[in-house]
Amino acid sequence: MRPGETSSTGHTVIDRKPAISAEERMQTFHARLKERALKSTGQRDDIARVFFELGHHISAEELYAEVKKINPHVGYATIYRTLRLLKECSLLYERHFDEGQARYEAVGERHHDHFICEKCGRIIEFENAAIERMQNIVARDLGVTLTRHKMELYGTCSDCMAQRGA
Amino acid sequence: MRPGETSSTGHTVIDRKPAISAEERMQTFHARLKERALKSTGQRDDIARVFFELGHHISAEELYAEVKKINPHVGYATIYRTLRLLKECSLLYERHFDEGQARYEAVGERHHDHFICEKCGRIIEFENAAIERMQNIVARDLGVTLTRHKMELYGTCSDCMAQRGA
DNA sequence: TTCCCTGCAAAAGTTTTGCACTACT
DNA sequence: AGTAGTGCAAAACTTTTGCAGGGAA
Repeated sequence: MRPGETSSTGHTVIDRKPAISAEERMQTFHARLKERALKSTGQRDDIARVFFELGHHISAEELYAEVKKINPHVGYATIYRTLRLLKECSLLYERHFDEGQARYEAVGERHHDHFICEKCGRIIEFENAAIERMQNIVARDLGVTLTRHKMELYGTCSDCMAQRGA
Repeated sequence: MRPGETSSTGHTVIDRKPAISAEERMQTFHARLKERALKSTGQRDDIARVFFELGHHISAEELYAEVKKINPHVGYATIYRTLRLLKECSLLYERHFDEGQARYEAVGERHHDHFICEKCGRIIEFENAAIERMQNIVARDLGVTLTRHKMELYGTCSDCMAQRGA
């Protein structure tokens, strides 16, 4: 099954492509800064653009390395401060998979969950409406109000399974 | 709904009580140590007993404070080393909720998931067979093999909602 | 008697913060 | 000009490790 396809069950959607371009996200970022009377700076633009262009599930360390390539003067503190700012602007999510460090992901239109390959580290995003519905039923059974939820599957991806067989 | 009860959907089981006593767990611990030719020590016993008696979702910091009460001489390093040992003996799980620190939980008979109250920090365990089944279907759709999975719901528990209303 | 275990302190890894300086608006 | 932003280094926080001494088998 390829990205975007639907499975035989009609429920699981895999690695849906983002509908928003990096350029659009940058414009939103600038608008949010203006709303808050915060400043647009070269560093913030460099960091945000690299983040939006590189895509999902990047760590602060990886982002730092990438930003250094186009602006070697940027410090780690600014990376973290800009990540926090983007989070406060509702432009990124901070994820904590089972590693020491956080990973960051641009906010998209839809909720999705993650599969993480324990062999190669590959992360697959998927949506499954049935699971979303079940989570709401559980919340009702628990008598609680949900603000967010997370589901993570860990295991071996098809590539790594093929490799192991080879 | 009270702990152990089943919901109207017949699926969600909440805060099932552990069927294994702390004393039984200690015996298992000693057996596992013997198998591995590792030593039984006063510190290990103190830490393991406090852990098994205090129950689930304790942090290393909390465990350290509790163990200090009955054995003030114990160091942080021994806490962490014993937690690692208990994990290697398959006697505890290490969980990483959305906090800086890990939380530890005695291994039980059944898989369950967690709801975490963002107001008071309360953690509710629940089982839902339908969600378990859906996870396996998603894994099949993704073409991956699962080793483990995690589902966490975050929100406000009923107590905190009542309090807010009051 | 052997060598595993322990405590202490230091190190490691990630993220945050204090401070003087820089640069947006 | 005024204030928010930046880089650097140091601190904070959780967890791990080196080492010398102590204790279980």
